Amino acid sequence: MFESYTIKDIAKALGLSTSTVSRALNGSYEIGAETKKMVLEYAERINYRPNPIALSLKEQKSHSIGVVVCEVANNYFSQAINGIESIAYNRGYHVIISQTHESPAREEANIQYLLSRHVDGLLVSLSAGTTDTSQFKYLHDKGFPIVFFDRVAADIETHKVTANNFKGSFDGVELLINKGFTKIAHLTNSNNLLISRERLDGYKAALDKYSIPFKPEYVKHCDHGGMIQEEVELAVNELITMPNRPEAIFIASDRLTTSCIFVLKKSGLKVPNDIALIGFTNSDVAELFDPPLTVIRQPAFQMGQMATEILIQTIESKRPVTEFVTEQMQTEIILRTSSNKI
Amino acid sequence: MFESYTIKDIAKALGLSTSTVSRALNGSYEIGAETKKMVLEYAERINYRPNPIALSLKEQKSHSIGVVVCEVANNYFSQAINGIESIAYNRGYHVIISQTHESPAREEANIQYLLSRHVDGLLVSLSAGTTDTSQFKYLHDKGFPIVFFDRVAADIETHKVTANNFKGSFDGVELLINKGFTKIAHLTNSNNLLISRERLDGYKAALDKYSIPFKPEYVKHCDHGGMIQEEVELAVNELITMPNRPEAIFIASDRLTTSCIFVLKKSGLKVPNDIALIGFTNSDVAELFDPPLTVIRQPAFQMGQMATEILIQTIESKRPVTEFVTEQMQTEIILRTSSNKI
DNA sequence: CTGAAAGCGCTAACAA
DNA sequence: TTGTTAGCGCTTTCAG
Repeated sequence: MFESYTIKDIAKALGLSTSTVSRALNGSYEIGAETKKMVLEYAERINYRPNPIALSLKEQKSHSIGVVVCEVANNYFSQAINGIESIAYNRGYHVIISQTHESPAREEANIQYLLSRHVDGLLVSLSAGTTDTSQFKYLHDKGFPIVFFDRVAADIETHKVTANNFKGSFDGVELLINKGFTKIAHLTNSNNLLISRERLDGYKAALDKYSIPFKPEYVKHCDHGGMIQEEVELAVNELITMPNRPEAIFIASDRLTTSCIFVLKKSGLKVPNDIALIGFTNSDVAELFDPPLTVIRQPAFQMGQMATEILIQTIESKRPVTEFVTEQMQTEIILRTSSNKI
Repeated sequence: MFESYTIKDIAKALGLSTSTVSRALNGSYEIGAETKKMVLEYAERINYRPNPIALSLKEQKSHSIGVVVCEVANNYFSQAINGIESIAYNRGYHVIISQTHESPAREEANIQYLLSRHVDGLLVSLSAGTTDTSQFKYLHDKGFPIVFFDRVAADIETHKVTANNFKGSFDGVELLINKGFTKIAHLTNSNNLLISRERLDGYKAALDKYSIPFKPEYVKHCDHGGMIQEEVELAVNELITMPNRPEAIFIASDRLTTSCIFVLKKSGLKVPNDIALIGFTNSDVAELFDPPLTVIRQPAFQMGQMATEILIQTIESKRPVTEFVTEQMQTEIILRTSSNKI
């Protein structure tokens, strides 16, 4: 156990009461200038640090925020968490991270855990399996601060930070079309997720703009978002063994993108010669891939920061918050060779 | 603010005293069976959760552990953190992560922050810039629980969890030698780090075994561990523009490995035709690189778990711990094409 | 077997 | 301007 000084130690050493010390430390004005100086100097000298736990107990605030994501070892989320930490740290909050591994049951358990930890607010990106958001609705109705980011709940009116999924998707598919592809498949995450539906809409809209008929059999959902390799393998293999095989695949999720490349590699198909590729991913090494991967990138770090800003503002708001913002940030498309038409 | 039930609510509702309720909840035996049952049932019904903050204040324990790493967005560390979280979570601890970005000043500030947060112990992987470990020595001497992992302090006798860096390195270099290379350069992290020195020793030992003379000019240190791209660029360019250019590079750090490939790609040299490569990295996508990368992989997740186990054991030990363990785990070498002799 | 009361570190209302 | 005191939620002596 590591001892540290308390306000009481200071009071005793200086022959003051604890409240006087407290006031001096907190810069209250109803205090003698020299008393204050004396206290501050002494506190400085012994390197006094207030006990955040005592403060929390007093204020009924834990100064911690809970983060719920599917997986930390995911380019997008690790970057988002970086953004979250950067803001939280500066504002005196610490973050407790929990992972759902795309399971609604774990999601619920994690929320319970975080609440039992008395977090002051929640930063949530839904699991791919979540269909029932009543848990969040309940909390939100009770006035508990929640900000959704990336994978938001469609049916709850609260703060949301998302990327412009429709446009990101539209741009990606349009790029493939402009390269000369018309047989474009779409590999995506669970339809439970709003982002999947938005990206599917973007895909359809781009096809539509160029009068390319939409083929439902070209769309494959992986309900576990690339976590289960077999699922991806099945989906991709269905795609590449079709009689009318697609010439390009547009992939709508970070994890799926790398998983898909693994499957293609295993199948022996060459990218982009046999099949072209473009995918959502925040990988920093997509350029080093064989071939370098054309990607749609989300501003993960900034999204994390933004969501955290909004959450802390909500937590610290004096009056109950009734106006909810939705921030939409732009994606970026990085052209490399995987999307080339040979 | 999100209200939740307290022991007082239960006491009032049941017409008991708070101490009785407390005893019932904690399974104390000096309590009436039916009183106990009544309390437990009621607590269950209202979904009572003890307030961890109050507990912390009482026990003088925060139930949190501080983690100090250079960077979260690093394959090795993100996996290690995963391991850390997995254990901590189950044992009722939460983790506060802080990043040094390889700067000793930030490292010191982070430690101060974590201490002010009253963490119960520290999991530390030193920054590349750290030369002065007196801060840790001081804490350790005071009996504060610290476990170093991966980048350990050579001069402090405390718990340590490392990979077998010497052997990992030796095996990697030996592999290159067996492929037929003799002109093998070594790109590595700051010499401040014990892991760098151990890996350098492994490199030398392998050369020595095959009677290949050691050339100091073949060893390049990047003191910021690949964080500063220019530094890596400089080092790699020096290597590839030497009169007697090396035919292979052995890279001793995760971040440096990818950075180095970026530089080589930019330079136009082909791997492995012009220069072969083998590197320490925990990337999950090294197989997708062009060419697929031969890697030395550390058991990051397990190292994180192990370090956390040891730390929590130390924290919860009744008597002061005076025996310190050093756990050494084995690396794994994964052979792919980047190390081929053409 | 149960209750009253003190105390963990801190702040703030109230007194002086 | 400073001190006294109560209280945040909980555990734990000490009495009863």
